[in-house]
Amino acid sequence: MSKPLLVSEQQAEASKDHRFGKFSLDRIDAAILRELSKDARLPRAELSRRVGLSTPSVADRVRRLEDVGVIRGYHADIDPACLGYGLALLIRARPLPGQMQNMIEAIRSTPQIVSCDRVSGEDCFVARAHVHDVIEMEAVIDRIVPFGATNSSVVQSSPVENRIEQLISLARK
Amino acid sequence: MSKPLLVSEQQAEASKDHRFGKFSLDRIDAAILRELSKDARLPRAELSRRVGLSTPSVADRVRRLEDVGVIRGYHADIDPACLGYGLALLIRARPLPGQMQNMIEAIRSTPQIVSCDRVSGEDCFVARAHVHDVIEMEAVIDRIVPFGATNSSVVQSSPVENRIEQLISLARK
DNA sequence: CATGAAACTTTCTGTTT
DNA sequence: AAACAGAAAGTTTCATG
Repeated sequence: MSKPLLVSEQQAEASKDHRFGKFSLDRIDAAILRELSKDARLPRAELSRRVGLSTPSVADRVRRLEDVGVIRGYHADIDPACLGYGLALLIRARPLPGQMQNMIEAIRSTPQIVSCDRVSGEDCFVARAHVHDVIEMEAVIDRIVPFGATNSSVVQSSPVENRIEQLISLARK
Repeated sequence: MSKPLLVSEQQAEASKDHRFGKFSLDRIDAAILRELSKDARLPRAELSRRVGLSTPSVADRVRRLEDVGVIRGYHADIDPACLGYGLALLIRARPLPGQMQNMIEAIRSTPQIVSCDRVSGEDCFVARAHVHDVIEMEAVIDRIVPFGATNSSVVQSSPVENRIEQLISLARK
């Protein structure tokens, strides 16, 4: 049978669920992250009620989460369709030999491309673009085409959308 | 030479840059969207200074943008790497005949998958997942595999990240 | 759309455990 | 070191013009 824990050890055990390199997250931090990922403008007062802590304590924790980089920022979620962008595209691209930098430059300088990942495997890049119509779709693709092979798809629906809060409960280490 | 505009016509001309189905956006709305997509927690007072309007007017406009759906919400941007998720994946998947619904269900019920688009063309789905290690990577892929062909890539870097504010200036109609 | 007053929230200070 | 309570500063909201 194991030796009983001191009160301070019990508290440490209960509060520090996860340890990372420079910081640790407990279940209250997790609750804060869940709430703020759902609503970034939630007032500190209401947030403190939900996580069961005083307002200054919650404010301190949020500041710390920002400082260590867990919270990278707060962004309004804009609907491109409401701005007239009727088509969302996924563009996979593979640069020709020696055209890697030119392709990256073409992708970066195309404002309709809102995100792009470089990935392992056959396709080098997977980019997401929003365009008003097929005319603009062609114009976007034609900016990439000179530098390699591309494969464009139109987004028909999104079965899962922006669900990062699911990760918070699963976090470990 | 064209007939001079009435004051009311001039104002309409100057303020209604874009017309959509049910609403119109002028350059001040665009400026508000740009600011809030960069920082959702920007105080209305500071926002009103930046767009050159009084605080109540800006508050009204923001409320309207929320009501018509241009602003879908406000979210904290959480860094999965800081939660211990060392690997980001893009998983392309194509269901076997008759397995479409099962594959959608498998994707929806996998919490490591944070977003998924159904697209035209050869691959039906493109999903994004965050996992702690290759063990968890295999577990995620194995949830999809029974229902079709998959092609997984590891995200190595992201040349373009979350750049939706670029769309605001280009919006038209 | 702007001004000014009231209500609320955030932040700061000091204090406690 | 972390959390709390109260006071001060700022912001949002609501009335009115």
